[in-house]
Amino acid sequence: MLSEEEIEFLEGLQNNTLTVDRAQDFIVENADLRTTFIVIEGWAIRYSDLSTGRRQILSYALPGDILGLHVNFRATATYSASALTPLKLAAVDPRRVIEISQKFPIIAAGLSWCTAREFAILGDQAIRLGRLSARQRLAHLFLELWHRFALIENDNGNWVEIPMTQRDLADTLGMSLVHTNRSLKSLRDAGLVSVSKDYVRLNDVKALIEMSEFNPEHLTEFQI
Amino acid sequence: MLSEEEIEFLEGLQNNTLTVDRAQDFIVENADLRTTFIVIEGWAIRYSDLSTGRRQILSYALPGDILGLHVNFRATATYSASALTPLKLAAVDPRRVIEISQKFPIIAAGLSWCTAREFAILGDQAIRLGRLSARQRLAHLFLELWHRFALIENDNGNWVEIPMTQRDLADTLGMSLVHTNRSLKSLRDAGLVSVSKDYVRLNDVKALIEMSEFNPEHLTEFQI
DNA sequence: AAACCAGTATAACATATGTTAATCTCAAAC
DNA sequence: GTTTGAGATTAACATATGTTATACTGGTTT
Repeated sequence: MLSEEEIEFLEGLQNNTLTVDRAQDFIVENADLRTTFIVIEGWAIRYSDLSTGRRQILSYALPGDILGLHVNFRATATYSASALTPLKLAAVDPRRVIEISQKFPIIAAGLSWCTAREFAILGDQAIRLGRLSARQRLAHLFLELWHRFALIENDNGNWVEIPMTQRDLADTLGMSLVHTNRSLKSLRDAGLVSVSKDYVRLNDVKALIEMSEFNPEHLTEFQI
Repeated sequence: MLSEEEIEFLEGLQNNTLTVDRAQDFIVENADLRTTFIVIEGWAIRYSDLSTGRRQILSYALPGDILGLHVNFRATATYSASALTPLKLAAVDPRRVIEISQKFPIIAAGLSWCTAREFAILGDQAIRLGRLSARQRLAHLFLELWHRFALIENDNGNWVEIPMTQRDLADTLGMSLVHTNRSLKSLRDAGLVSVSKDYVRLNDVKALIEMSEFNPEHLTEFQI
């Protein structure tokens, strides 16, 4: 779909890669940010710390996702980001992003699509936090991740990788650790999901979509 | 700051304006969206409807704010938008947005800043919904609106315009109508805010910032 | 001026979720 | 092969928030 020249430029972006250890921050809220990051391998979280160890995870970044796309050449980060798993990133100068998207309209459209998508994902997060019950939040998040993986993997069956701890899940879904555990058990007991180390199996996707009011339309593939 | 030519183009965008009555939708979730809207006058809300009349308001759009900035020429809206007050909008073809931002790098940087800001505002909304108590949510939202108005008005004193009903506030903050009323009373009783029709007075901004863990850094002015 | 209606206010009660604390599991470290 | 510690599980209890219902307020319609 892309021309050779376009692909060459995109690959050129990956010249400057770095690895980040698990639990290590690579974007720090309120600090200077002059870099755009593309996730190549692993999971990252965007989050914000509140007082006394309280934390809100805002979103997950998976391979192919971009962090800091709208950094001008000087900006202050409005969130922190850290590696949930060992992470491989490409670090790109935001001026190069602009330059490339001006040269290649299709890439520009792709970036625009990325932005709209990230926006939709964060909107879904607000819906979860604002209007869903604990069980619904869990189901809704699993469905989001399952749909997102469906777009970057060949066949993921009914399994979703869940590398985060229940503490992380709780901080994502705005609930306590104990209640997260309770609600997860309740989903298990209802037969809706099966849980094993680092994976969750969605036993009845249709029922999960129904009970959590998930809208798959928010996560569709890029098309121009 | 901008050249004459730049200003001329920006004003050209306002050729195609429209007015929207209170409570009327102009973007409908899951429907086709081919237009970018700039708010010229009034308030809009972005929201999503759930089953049985439940609703989550995602954000407020004030004069100068842009909706649907990252619509490619064909897209499906992932949220609805409607007029909270009588509204005046500029409707812009997203292709023109791209064209103009390619011609004028400063405008492109401004749009990029708009996007980052909208993102930060939605992140703050997630923090409110996920990790703040009812009283904190109210205070935090008032502070957000107060700071945003401070950037577009000369002097707004300690007053914030609040054209929304308590039903709207409840749907913004993910709480019930009754509890919204209760918590608002509690803020009043504590002397932190004074409420009169369509306005709230922030009696002690510093205390409100402290008690709601508001971060003013997320809402700074555009600078290049 | 009576009737109406959207919005606000308050009370009484129900429940989902938070808190504290104790135990259990299992893989990594020594 | 013990020890250790992070993570998961469960119980008992506390509380913030939701629900239902009723009344109040003030502007608009007739």
